[in-house]
Amino acid sequence: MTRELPTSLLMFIASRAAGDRIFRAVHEAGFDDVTIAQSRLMMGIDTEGTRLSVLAERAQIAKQTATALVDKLERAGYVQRVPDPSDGRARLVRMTPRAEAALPTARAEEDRIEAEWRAHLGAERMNQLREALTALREITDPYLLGSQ
Amino acid sequence: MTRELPTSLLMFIASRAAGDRIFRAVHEAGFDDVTIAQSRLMMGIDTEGTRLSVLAERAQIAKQTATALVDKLERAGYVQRVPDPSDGRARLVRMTPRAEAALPTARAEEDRIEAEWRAHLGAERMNQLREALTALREITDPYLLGSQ
DNA sequence: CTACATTAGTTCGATCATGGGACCAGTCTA
DNA sequence: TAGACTGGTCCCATGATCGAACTAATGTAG
Repeated sequence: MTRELPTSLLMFIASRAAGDRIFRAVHEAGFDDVTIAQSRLMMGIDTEGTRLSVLAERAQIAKQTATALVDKLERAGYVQRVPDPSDGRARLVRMTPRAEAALPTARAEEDRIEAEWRAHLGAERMNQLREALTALREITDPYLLGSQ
Repeated sequence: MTRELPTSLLMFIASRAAGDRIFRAVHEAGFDDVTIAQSRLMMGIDTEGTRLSVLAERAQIAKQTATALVDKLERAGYVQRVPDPSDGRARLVRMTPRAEAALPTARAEEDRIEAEWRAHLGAERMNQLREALTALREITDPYLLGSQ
């Protein structure tokens, strides 16, 4: 008699599979010098640029870790640090054209996964799934929770 | 205009929140010398004991990584290696009483999360969610996929 | 306007996680 | 029995992670 798998573990399985695929697709497109931790950090960068401390908060890591990741991303030419005009202490982390060039690949793979899942579940169940997951963010997303 | 969050990311958010909570609960119960990677590995151990290579496969890590994790878990008294009677090369990784003592805490927190989610979504949507996630395993779970 | 507290970011140093490559000792097979 | 295969380990290099302490800029109370 096996214990039922927790819902969170079911989510982990699927999200990990998706993450791996996106990561592999980006690698195969030639951007093979980014790691998962680095790309997760990059996902938090807005188009105008984002402060390091905000990136750390979004990725749920310490500032020192974010510093180290940005260092490597900068050396690899994916991001650059520019002064923040509104605060002399701060700097904004911005994507370079190289990082922007990688985005379409990632998005395309995301879309492909999304389509496969929809095909497997059917439109109805897929919509219910997304709807339930979105509702769950209200009590699980630290970013949403922090800003309310 | 923001792009809709991918379904896999929605799953990541919730599963990460749950994982963090379970991890913290176990820590606060006194088992504060286990790391996340180590506990993920432990989750793959069956009651009779499990081979290291199987654990590595389940956790999707290399054998060397599993060796290192088991080393630490063994030193901390959570697991032990016993010879595998059916194969002289192999050894079985088994949980010690200490690890078993931590299980109820983890399960209790899991159940609590599960209950909170059910309360937030309602029974109907929660069931649909679990059902959809379970169906998705058919195309995303490397363990299921490998054994078919 | 000055002194003190706060904040953004960095550096140092320690520990854990991870996997490539090489290796040994059992096991299986032709 | 020889050679292929498999389970596991060791060595080693790299990445990720964070506590603690620090610098520089900003904000604030008096």
